[in-house]
Amino acid sequence: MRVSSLFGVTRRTVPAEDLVSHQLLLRAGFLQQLATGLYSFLPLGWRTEQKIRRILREEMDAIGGQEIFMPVVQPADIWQRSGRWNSIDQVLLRFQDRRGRDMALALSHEEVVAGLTSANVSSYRDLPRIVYQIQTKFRDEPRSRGGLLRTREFSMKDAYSLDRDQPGLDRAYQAHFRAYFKIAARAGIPVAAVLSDVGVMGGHLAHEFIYLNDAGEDTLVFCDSCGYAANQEVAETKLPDPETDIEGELEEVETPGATTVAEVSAFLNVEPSRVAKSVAFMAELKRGQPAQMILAVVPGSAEVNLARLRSATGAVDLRPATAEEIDAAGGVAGYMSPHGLSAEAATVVVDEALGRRRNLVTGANRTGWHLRNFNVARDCQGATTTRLAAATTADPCSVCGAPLRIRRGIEYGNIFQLGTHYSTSLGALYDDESGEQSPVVMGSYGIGVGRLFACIAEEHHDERGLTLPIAVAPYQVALVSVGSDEAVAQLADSAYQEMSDAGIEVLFDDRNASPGVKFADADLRGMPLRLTISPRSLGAGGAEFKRRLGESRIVARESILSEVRSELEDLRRQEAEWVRTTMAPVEALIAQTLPGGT
RNA sequence: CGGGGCGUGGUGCAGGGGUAGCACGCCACUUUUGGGAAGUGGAGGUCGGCGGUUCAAAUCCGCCCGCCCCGACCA
Repeated sequence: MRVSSLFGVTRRTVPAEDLVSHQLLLRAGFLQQLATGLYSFLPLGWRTEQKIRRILREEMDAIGGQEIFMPVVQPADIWQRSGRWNSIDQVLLRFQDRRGRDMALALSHEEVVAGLTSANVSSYRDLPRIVYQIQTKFRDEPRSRGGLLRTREFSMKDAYSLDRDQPGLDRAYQAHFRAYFKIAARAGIPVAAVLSDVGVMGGHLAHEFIYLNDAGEDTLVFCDSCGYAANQEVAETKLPDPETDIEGELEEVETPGATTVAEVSAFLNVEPSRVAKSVAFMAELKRGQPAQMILAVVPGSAEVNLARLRSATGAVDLRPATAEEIDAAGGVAGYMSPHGLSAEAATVVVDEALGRRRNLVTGANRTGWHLRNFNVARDCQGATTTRLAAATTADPCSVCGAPLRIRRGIEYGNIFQLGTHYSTSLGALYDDESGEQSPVVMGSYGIGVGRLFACIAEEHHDERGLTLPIAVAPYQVALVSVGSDEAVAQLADSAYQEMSDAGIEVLFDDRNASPGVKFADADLRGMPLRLTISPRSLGAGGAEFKRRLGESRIVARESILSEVRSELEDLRRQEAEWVRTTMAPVEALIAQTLPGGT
């Protein structure tokens, strides 16, 4: 491709976006925004997207996946049969067709796969199978952000495994686990797998694949000692040993002006973890019912884990209570506690760690006062006690007791052991050897293609632009001609022809522009190898070779093609070596963390 | 949905009751060509929308819409 014919311009000015990698994708002419969470891919961006898709296809094919293609627009009845029509809120975009029939834009494809399975699988001989597609998903997110990190319309590689039993599902799950590491490695991003929430649709095992990056939306918990890794939403921590101190008498103590845990613990000289912090939420326990107050009580050193609170209470909608609502329930903001609240006013849920401790400090529900010697079992009867606090670095690992580490990350993929929910509700049954019918055991495995794209850009850029791996760069070579010298133009043209004929992907900057502009654009677009042909390079004997991340050297004009080939080969070898290194520990990780043996 | 910020040529911004401006980009010609060249000439905007105040609104007021960030949410 000649730059003089390329659709899509580069921009010198920096867009008003927060994420640097996204600024670069916009500036380099890879992407253009249509509206919040909706992006067009321009030719360069689309070429990279296609290369990512090729990696996805190769790795899915390698584990026996068969590519299919399912509709985005789907009738409501399959969603009603699976139960998701009612259990999913506005994220599922619904509309009616001209006949007034309820329809939805698919946010994933379990229902359709179950239906396909029902029609195409009838015997254990038809199992196992893996099908996958790369398809548009639409999720009407309350808030898109970070460019391609969270969009409303996006491409997903979604795969579905079909097995007769749990051991079969375990095998498929392992295969995807391995493939997801390989995909990230080939795309050039380091990745970690963490345990994740199985979601409201059941299933019993799920992992997220995380690119560690502070721009990420997810909070992850790691134990460096034993390798435990989990999303903070589900991270287990070791509970303190039950204390056996004598329960002191509950007493009010004056704490003027001390409304935060830090102030109270300093004023009364107690550890923040011994302050029972009460956080008031308003929850809809059933859709459409009036919200009622839930008081979550956690150690002052921790935050409430909303996922846990939601599952502990069954709340479908959860939001912080307003000052008026706290007031109406008889609480006093800043001095809030379960003490003195009626059972009707609020449902109280207490973190289990607090239940094991004795003689805590908590609010007195009276301005300027707190309570000493608060004991959950004695002073908070009727409360539910469960794990409620989000893991912190102060908590010991639940497995080995070592300190935990907390990092931010971007989830580019997740895998779920679904079980038989969808196959049962949509009639995907098979006959076993004895003719007995059972539901097909399903797994579901997703990778956000655009999100993977964003991770790649986030990992591979510098102050001048993108620095893309050869595996995903839109072109392999940026060819730059300098000046209007006839000999330069001739050699550049013939080199372009020769490389193109040899199947090498070249972006030839043939514009009548100054060298600075061409070099800056080449750097911005991030091609791994740059070839410059100029009066100076001709004087030195040929063309200048420069890797995007490397030094330049002169190559004789006769050997341009062979040198390009060997440079590209070397770059591929480096990336392959990186993939090998990255994959080396994965088998041990699978053996250690996944069910089903190897 | 709550909080904050912002909507003015293609891009990035300034202006803030009376002639709509700057930089980059774009077009033409000339001179240039190793890190975002120079000169000359030119094109391009109903100032997000609707309504109001006013002799007069990009500017003041009201409502709405859109975009970004934080939070909520995130199968």
